[in-house]
Amino acid sequence: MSDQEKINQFMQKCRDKGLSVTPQRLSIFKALMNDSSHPNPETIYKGIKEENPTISFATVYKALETFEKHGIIKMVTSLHNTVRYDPMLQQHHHIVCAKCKKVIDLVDEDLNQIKIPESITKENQFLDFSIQFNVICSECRARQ
Amino acid sequence: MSDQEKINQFMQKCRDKGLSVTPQRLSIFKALMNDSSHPNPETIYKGIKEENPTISFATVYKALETFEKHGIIKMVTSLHNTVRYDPMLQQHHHIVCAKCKKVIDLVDEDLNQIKIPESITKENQFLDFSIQFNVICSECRARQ
DNA sequence: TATTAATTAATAAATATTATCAATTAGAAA
DNA sequence: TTTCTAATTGATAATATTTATTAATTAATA
Repeated sequence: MSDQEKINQFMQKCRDKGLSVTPQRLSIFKALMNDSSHPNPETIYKGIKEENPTISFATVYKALETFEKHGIIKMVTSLHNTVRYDPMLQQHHHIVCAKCKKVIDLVDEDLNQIKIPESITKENQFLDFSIQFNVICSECRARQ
Repeated sequence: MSDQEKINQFMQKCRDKGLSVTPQRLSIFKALMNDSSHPNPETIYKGIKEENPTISFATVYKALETFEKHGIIKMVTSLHNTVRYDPMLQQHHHIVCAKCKKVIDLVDEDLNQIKIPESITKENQFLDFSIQFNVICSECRARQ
Protein backbone atom coordinates (compact mmCIF):
# COMPACT_ATOMS: atom_id res chain seq x y z
CA MET A 1 0.00 0.00 0.00
CA SER A 2 1.35 3.41 -0.92
CA ASP A 3 1.85 6.12 1.65
CA GLN A 4 -1.02 8.05 0.17
CA GLU A 5 -3.30 5.04 0.43
CA LYS A 6 -2.32 4.57 4.07
CA ILE A 7 -3.07 8.21 4.75
CA ASN A 8 -6.41 8.02 2.99
CA GLN A 9 -7.31 4.91 4.94
CA PHE A 10 -6.33 6.66 8.16
CA MET A 11 -8.50 9.68 7.37
CA GLN A 12 -11.40 7.46 6.45
CA LYS A 13 -11.11 5.55 9.71
CA CYS A 14 -11.05 8.79 11.67
CA ARG A 15 -14.18 9.99 9.92
CA ASP A 16 -15.90 6.67 10.51
CA LYS A 17 -15.12 6.90 14.21
CA GLY A 18 -16.04 10.58 14.52
CA LEU A 19 -12.44 11.68 15.12
CA SER A 20 -11.24 14.99 13.77
CA VAL A 21 -8.32 14.80 11.38
CA THR A 22 -6.01 17.45 12.76
CA PRO A 23 -2.58 18.31 11.38
CA GLN A 24 -1.11 17.01 14.63
CA ARG A 25 -2.82 13.64 14.33
CA LEU A 26 -1.85 13.34 10.70
CA SER A 27 1.73 14.12 11.52
CA ILE A 28 1.78 11.52 14.30
CA PHE A 29 0.21 8.88 12.11
CA LYS A 30 2.61 9.57 9.25
CA ALA A 31 5.54 9.22 11.63
CA LEU A 32 4.31 5.81 12.72
CA MET A 33 2.87 4.30 9.56
CA ASN A 34 6.18 3.19 8.05
CA ASP A 35 8.07 2.75 11.29
CA SER A 36 8.61 -0.89 12.24
CA SER A 37 10.75 -0.08 15.28
CA HIS A 38 7.74 -0.05 17.63
CA PRO A 39 8.55 3.41 18.92
CA ASN A 40 7.39 4.97 22.15
CA PRO A 41 5.64 8.35 22.42
CA GLU A 42 8.86 10.20 23.15
CA THR A 43 10.55 8.88 20.00
CA ILE A 44 7.58 9.86 17.89
CA TYR A 45 7.48 13.28 19.52
CA LYS A 46 11.15 13.89 18.81
CA GLY A 47 10.74 12.70 15.25
CA ILE A 48 8.02 15.18 14.39
CA LYS A 49 8.75 18.26 16.44
CA GLU A 50 11.16 19.69 13.87
CA GLU A 51 8.39 19.79 11.28
CA ASN A 52 5.85 20.67 13.92
CA PRO A 53 7.68 22.77 16.50
CA THR A 54 4.64 23.80 18.53
CA ILE A 55 3.29 20.30 19.08
CA SER A 56 2.96 19.25 22.70
CA PHE A 57 4.17 15.98 24.14
CA ALA A 58 0.78 15.45 25.77
CA THR A 59 -0.87 15.73 22.38
CA VAL A 60 1.29 12.89 21.09
CA TYR A 61 0.40 10.75 24.09
CA LYS A 62 -3.28 11.43 23.73
CA ALA A 63 -3.35 10.91 19.98
CA LEU A 64 -1.61 7.56 20.25
CA GLU A 65 -4.02 6.45 22.97
CA THR A 66 -6.94 7.56 20.85
CA PHE A 67 -5.66 5.75 17.74
CA GLU A 68 -5.19 2.60 19.76
CA LYS A 69 -8.60 2.75 21.34
CA HIS A 70 -10.14 2.99 17.88
CA GLY A 71 -8.11 0.18 16.36
CA ILE A 72 -6.02 2.41 14.09
CA ILE A 73 -2.75 1.24 15.60
CA LYS A 74 -1.77 -1.50 18.07
CA MET A 75 -0.09 -1.30 21.45
CA VAL A 76 2.88 -3.67 21.68
CA THR A 77 2.95 -3.38 25.44
CA SER A 78 -0.49 -4.01 26.85
CA LEU A 79 1.06 -4.59 30.30
CA HIS A 80 3.46 -1.67 30.35
CA ASN A 81 1.98 0.18 33.31
CA THR A 82 4.16 -1.59 35.82
CA VAL A 83 6.61 -4.43 35.98
CA ARG A 84 5.02 -7.72 37.03
CA TYR A 85 6.69 -10.88 38.21
CA ASP A 86 5.94 -14.56 37.92
CA PRO A 87 7.40 -17.31 40.09
CA MET A 88 6.66 -20.06 37.55
CA LEU A 89 9.83 -21.04 35.73
CA GLN A 90 8.55 -23.86 33.53
CA GLN A 91 7.46 -22.82 30.05
CA HIS A 92 3.92 -21.53 29.99
CA HIS A 93 1.67 -19.04 28.29
CA HIS A 94 -0.44 -16.10 29.38
CA ILE A 95 -4.09 -15.25 29.06
CA VAL A 96 -4.32 -11.49 29.45
CA CYS A 97 -7.49 -9.52 29.94
CA ALA A 98 -7.38 -6.41 27.80
CA LYS A 99 -9.58 -4.55 30.29
CA CYS A 100 -8.40 -5.41 33.79
CA LYS A 101 -4.91 -6.64 32.85
CA LYS A 102 -5.34 -9.82 34.83
CA VAL A 103 -2.84 -12.46 33.71
CA ILE A 104 -3.62 -16.17 33.99
CA ASP A 105 -0.99 -18.84 33.48
CA LEU A 106 -1.60 -21.56 30.95
CA VAL A 107 0.54 -24.67 30.97
CA ASP A 108 -0.09 -26.55 27.73
CA GLU A 109 2.41 -28.99 26.35
CA ASP A 110 0.92 -28.83 22.84
CA LEU A 111 1.51 -25.11 22.64
CA ASN A 112 5.15 -25.62 23.57
CA GLN A 113 5.69 -27.65 20.39
CA ILE A 114 5.63 -24.76 17.92
CA LYS A 115 8.30 -24.98 15.27
CA ILE A 116 10.63 -22.02 15.83
CA PRO A 117 11.19 -20.35 12.45
CA GLU A 118 14.74 -20.64 11.22
CA SER A 119 14.85 -16.93 10.52
CA ILE A 120 14.86 -16.44 14.27
CA THR A 121 17.52 -18.97 15.24
CA LYS A 122 19.74 -18.05 12.30
CA GLU A 123 20.01 -14.40 13.24
CA ASN A 124 19.71 -14.46 17.02
CA GLN A 125 20.50 -16.40 20.14
CA PHE A 126 17.13 -17.94 20.84
CA LEU A 127 16.08 -17.98 24.51
CA ASP A 128 12.43 -19.01 24.76
CA PHE A 129 8.97 -18.07 23.61
CA SER A 130 5.61 -17.43 25.17
CA ILE A 131 2.17 -16.96 23.69
CA GLN A 132 -0.05 -14.16 24.88
CA PHE A 133 -3.76 -14.76 24.43
CA ASN A 134 -5.63 -11.50 24.60
CA VAL A 135 -9.17 -11.80 25.91
CA ILE A 136 -11.87 -10.00 27.78
CA CYS A 137 -12.33 -12.02 30.93
CA SER A 138 -15.75 -13.12 32.13
CA GLU A 139 -15.77 -10.59 34.99
CA CYS A 140 -15.02 -7.69 32.67
CA ARG A 141 -17.50 -8.94 30.10
CA ALA A 142 -20.22 -9.12 32.75
CA ARG A 143 -19.34 -5.61 33.92
CA GLN A 144 -19.86 -4.04 30.47
CA MET B 1 6.62 -29.03 45.64
CA SER B 2 6.00 -28.06 49.25
CA ASP B 3 6.56 -24.53 50.50
CA GLN B 4 9.57 -25.68 52.44
CA GLU B 5 11.06 -27.30 49.34
CA LYS B 6 10.53 -24.08 47.39
CA ILE B 7 12.24 -22.10 50.13
CA ASN B 8 15.15 -24.52 50.27
CA GLN B 9 15.52 -24.37 46.52
CA PHE B 10 15.48 -20.58 46.69
CA MET B 11 18.18 -20.49 49.34
CA GLN B 12 20.29 -22.94 47.40
CA LYS B 13 20.02 -20.84 44.26
CA CYS B 14 21.02 -17.74 46.18
CA ARG B 15 24.07 -19.50 47.56
CA ASP B 16 24.99 -20.80 44.12
CA LYS B 17 24.82 -17.28 42.71
CA GLY B 18 26.63 -15.68 45.64
CA LEU B 19 23.55 -13.82 46.84
CA SER B 20 23.00 -13.28 50.54
CA VAL B 21 19.81 -14.76 51.93
CA THR B 22 18.47 -11.87 53.95
CA PRO B 23 15.21 -11.88 55.89
CA GLN B 24 13.92 -9.26 53.46
CA ARG B 25 14.70 -11.37 50.40
CA LEU B 26 13.20 -14.44 52.00
CA SER B 27 10.06 -12.54 52.84
CA ILE B 28 9.76 -11.21 49.29
CA PHE B 29 10.31 -14.62 47.77
CA LYS B 30 7.78 -16.24 50.08
CA ALA B 31 5.21 -13.62 49.12
CA LEU B 32 5.72 -14.41 45.46
CA MET B 33 6.28 -18.16 45.39
CA ASN B 34 2.62 -19.18 45.64
CA ASP B 35 1.15 -16.09 44.01
CA SER B 36 -0.10 -16.69 40.48
CA SER B 37 -1.55 -13.19 40.09
CA HIS B 38 1.68 -11.85 38.56
CA PRO B 39 1.95 -9.05 41.11
CA ASN B 40 3.89 -5.82 40.78
CA PRO B 41 6.43 -4.56 43.33
CA GLU B 42 3.87 -2.39 45.09
CA THR B 43 1.51 -5.30 45.67
CA ILE B 44 4.31 -7.42 47.06
CA TYR B 45 5.46 -4.57 49.26
CA LYS B 46 1.99 -4.06 50.69
CA GLY B 47 1.61 -7.77 51.25
CA ILE B 48 4.73 -8.10 53.39
CA LYS B 49 5.05 -4.81 55.23
CA GLU B 50 2.76 -5.90 58.04
CA GLU B 51 5.07 -8.77 58.90
CA ASN B 52 8.09 -6.65 58.04
CA PRO B 53 7.19 -3.09 58.94
CA THR B 54 10.64 -1.58 58.42
CA ILE B 55 11.16 -2.91 54.90
CA SER B 56 11.73 -0.29 52.25
CA PHE B 57 9.97 -0.15 48.92
CA ALA B 58 13.32 0.24 47.18
CA THR B 59 14.47 -3.00 48.77
CA VAL B 60 11.53 -4.81 47.24
CA TYR B 61 12.28 -3.31 43.85
CA LYS B 62 15.93 -4.22 44.03
CA ALA B 63 15.34 -7.74 45.32
CA LEU B 64 12.89 -8.51 42.53
CA GLU B 65 15.32 -7.18 39.94
CA THR B 66 18.08 -9.27 41.44
CA PHE B 67 15.98 -12.43 41.51
CA GLU B 68 15.04 -11.91 37.90
CA LYS B 69 18.57 -11.27 36.78
CA HIS B 70 19.62 -14.57 38.37
CA GLY B 71 16.76 -16.60 36.94
CA ILE B 72 14.99 -17.13 40.26
CA ILE B 73 11.78 -15.52 39.03
CA LYS B 74 10.53 -14.32 35.65
CA MET B 75 9.44 -10.88 34.50
CA VAL B 76 6.05 -10.97 32.78
CA THR B 77 6.60 -7.54 31.30
CA SER B 78 9.96 -7.41 29.59
CA LEU B 79 8.83 -4.28 27.69
CA HIS B 80 7.18 -2.41 30.54
CA ASN B 81 9.44 0.64 30.61
CA THR B 82 7.29 2.58 28.21
CA VAL B 83 4.32 2.05 25.98
CA ARG B 84 5.28 1.17 22.40
CA TYR B 85 3.11 1.25 19.33
CA ASP B 86 2.91 -0.74 16.14
CA PRO B 87 1.18 0.33 12.93
CA MET B 88 0.86 -3.23 11.62
CA LEU B 89 -2.70 -4.45 12.08
CA GLN B 90 -2.50 -7.90 10.46
CA GLN B 91 -1.71 -10.75 12.84
CA HIS B 92 1.97 -11.11 13.47
CA HIS B 93 4.49 -12.08 16.12
CA HIS B 94 7.38 -10.38 17.84
CA ILE B 95 11.04 -11.19 18.21
CA VAL B 96 12.22 -9.30 21.28
CA CYS B 97 15.81 -8.80 22.30
CA ALA B 98 16.13 -9.31 26.04
CA LYS B 99 19.06 -6.89 26.17
CA CYS B 100 18.26 -3.90 23.96
CA LYS B 101 14.46 -4.40 23.86
CA LYS B 102 14.41 -4.14 20.09
CA VAL B 103 11.20 -5.64 18.67
CA ILE B 104 11.11 -7.18 15.20
CA ASP B 105 7.86 -8.11 13.48
CA LEU B 106 7.41 -11.63 12.20
CA VAL B 107 4.61 -12.41 9.79
CA ASP B 108 4.27 -16.19 9.59
CA GLU B 109 1.08 -17.83 8.46
CA ASP B 110 2.02 -21.17 10.01
CA LEU B 111 2.33 -19.61 13.44
CA ASN B 112 -1.14 -18.14 13.08
CA GLN B 113 -2.63 -21.65 12.88
CA ILE B 114 -2.23 -22.59 16.55
CA LYS B 115 -5.23 -24.34 17.98
CA ILE B 116 -6.67 -22.03 20.66
CA PRO B 117 -7.30 -24.14 23.78
CA GLU B 118 -10.96 -24.47 24.62
CA SER B 119 -10.27 -23.49 28.20
CA ILE B 120 -9.61 -19.99 26.88
CA THR B 121 -12.63 -19.59 24.62
CA LYS B 122 -14.98 -21.23 27.11
CA GLU B 123 -14.19 -18.78 29.91
CA ASN B 124 -13.38 -15.59 28.04
CA GLN B 125 -14.15 -13.51 25.02
CA PHE B 126 -11.17 -14.36 22.83
CA LEU B 127 -9.65 -11.44 20.93
CA ASP B 128 -6.35 -12.54 19.38
CA PHE B 129 -2.97 -13.98 20.21
CA SER B 130 0.63 -13.15 19.57
CA ILE B 131 3.83 -15.07 20.15
CA GLN B 132 6.80 -13.39 21.71
CA PHE B 133 10.16 -14.94 20.84
CA ASN B 134 12.76 -13.86 23.34
CA VAL B 135 16.26 -13.69 21.96
CA ILE B 136 19.57 -11.95 22.25
CA CYS B 137 19.99 -10.18 18.94
CA SER B 138 23.19 -10.41 16.93
CA GLU B 139 24.23 -6.85 17.80
CA CYS B 140 23.87 -7.46 21.52
CA ARG B 141 25.57 -10.82 21.28
CA ALA B 142 28.53 -9.25 19.47
CA ARG B 143 28.71 -6.53 22.11
CA GLN B 144 29.03 -9.00 25.03
C1' DT C 1 -19.31 32.07 7.34
C1' DA C 2 -20.91 31.04 12.04
C1' DT C 3 -21.39 27.70 15.60
C1' DT C 4 -20.09 24.13 18.57
C1' DA C 5 -17.91 20.32 20.23
C1' DA C 6 -13.49 18.35 19.89
C1' DT C 7 -8.77 19.10 20.18
C1' DT C 8 -4.51 21.30 21.43
C1' DA C 9 -0.72 23.46 24.17
C1' DA C 10 1.04 24.34 28.37
C1' DT C 11 1.69 22.82 32.56
C1' DA C 12 0.78 20.66 36.96
C1' DA C 13 0.07 16.44 39.27
C1' DA C 14 0.41 11.68 39.87
C1' DT C 15 2.70 7.44 39.38
C1' DA C 16 6.59 4.41 38.59
C1' DT C 17 11.42 3.55 38.59
C1' DT C 18 16.25 4.28 39.56
C1' DA C 19 20.21 6.27 42.03
C1' DT C 20 22.71 7.66 46.12
C1' DC C 21 24.80 6.85 50.36
C1' DA C 22 25.36 6.13 55.28
C1' DA C 23 24.18 2.43 58.40
C1' DT C 24 23.55 -2.33 59.00
C1' DT C 25 24.22 -7.17 58.37
C1' DA C 26 25.20 -11.91 56.15
C1' DG C 27 28.63 -14.91 55.38
C1' DA C 28 33.55 -16.01 55.18
C1' DA C 29 37.73 -16.30 57.72
C1' DA C 30 40.24 -16.42 61.88
C1' DT D 1 32.36 -17.44 68.57
C1' DT D 2 34.18 -13.22 67.14
C1' DT D 3 36.01 -10.26 63.55
C1' DC D 4 36.12 -8.50 59.05
C1' DT D 5 34.46 -7.17 54.62
C1' DA D 6 31.61 -6.81 50.93
C1' DA D 7 26.85 -6.96 50.10
C1' DT D 8 22.54 -5.31 51.38
C1' DT D 9 19.21 -2.28 53.42
C1' DG D 10 16.46 1.91 54.52
C1' DA D 11 15.72 6.47 53.63
C1' DT D 12 15.27 9.58 50.44
C1' DA D 13 16.34 12.22 46.29
C1' DA D 14 16.27 12.20 41.42
C1' DT D 15 14.47 10.83 37.18
C1' DA D 16 11.18 9.02 33.93
C1' DT D 17 6.65 8.09 32.51
C1' DT D 18 1.86 8.92 32.39
C1' DT D 19 -2.35 11.35 33.39
C1' DA D 20 -5.16 15.40 34.51
C1' DT D 21 -6.50 20.21 34.08
C1' DT D 22 -7.93 24.14 31.65
C1' DA D 23 -8.02 28.11 28.66
C1' DA D 24 -7.39 28.89 23.82
C1' DT D 25 -7.79 27.17 19.29
C1' DT D 26 -9.69 24.70 15.48
C1' DA D 27 -12.11 21.00 12.53
C1' DA D 28 -16.32 19.78 10.94
C1' DT D 29 -21.05 20.66 10.33
C1' DA D 30 -24.97 23.50 9.45
